[in-house]
Amino acid sequence: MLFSHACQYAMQAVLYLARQQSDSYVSIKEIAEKNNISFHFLVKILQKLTQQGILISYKGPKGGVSLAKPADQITPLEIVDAIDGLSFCNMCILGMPGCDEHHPCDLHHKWSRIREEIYEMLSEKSIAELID
Amino acid sequence: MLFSHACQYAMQAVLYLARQQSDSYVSIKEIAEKNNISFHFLVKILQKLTQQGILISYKGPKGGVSLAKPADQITPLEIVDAIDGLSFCNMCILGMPGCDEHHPCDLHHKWSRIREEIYEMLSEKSIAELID
DNA sequence: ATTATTTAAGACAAAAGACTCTTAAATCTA
DNA sequence: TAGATTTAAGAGTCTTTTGTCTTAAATAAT
Repeated sequence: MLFSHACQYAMQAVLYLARQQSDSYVSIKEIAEKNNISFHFLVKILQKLTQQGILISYKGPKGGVSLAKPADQITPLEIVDAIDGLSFCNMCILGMPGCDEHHPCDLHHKWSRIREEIYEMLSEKSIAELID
Repeated sequence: MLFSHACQYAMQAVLYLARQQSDSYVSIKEIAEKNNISFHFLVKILQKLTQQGILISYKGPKGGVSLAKPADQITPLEIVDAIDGLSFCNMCILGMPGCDEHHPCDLHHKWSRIREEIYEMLSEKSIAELID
């Protein structure tokens, strides 16, 4: 699996938020229920996104979370970075310790190209473009 | 991370075996030391490959493991299948429950193409071709 | 036969990932 | 002000992955 469950949930939540019409806060409970995600687990994940400046949160009744910036200025890459980190960008697919451009493993070049495509998939389109 | 550590170790071990000139058995201890893999852990992993018919093993002094068939008849895909399984081939990258060709998630099509390239990377070249 | 070497098998432990629960703090409504 | 709602924070649990250890079985060499 490329991304952790936490990371997948984070992306689902942000896509859900971006699909909401109004700019008001959406409760994490609603996001969890509509996306079949464990509520308490999602709370922790979205806290990270809030700390990273991707979401803003508000306590109390009518509180919840919302996107910290317009959906056309957020990419999935930011979310992956916030939750899983971007280490997949420079990790050898065979886990070879010294593998790099100068000492490539047997799958290095092929994997490099695929890795770039994954990076592209995560960065070429904003959340706003993805939900169209 | 796309593949588990166990799966990465398995591929490293098979590539190491394929690089050996002679057809005699190579001890798991040697494979572990030369590839910086925990010996006991590697034993368990290679046992699986033996059970799957990818390796053959022999006990006692001068024993060890060797490829069960010529290296040009083994692909990395078989090894991944034996250790991690091939579920990545039909898993939604966002973990969306109902995601498929008819109900695609927002990254589905892009990910489908990348997934096919990963499949190709693992199946187009045999272990023998990879070590050239 | 005895001993050393090597895989087989399974129990065990440590770490990480995936949740769960409780208490506190903020804020709205009445 | 009191009560209800919602996020914040952190401890706790369960499962999977990773790694270790021990004992048994096979086999070669002496």
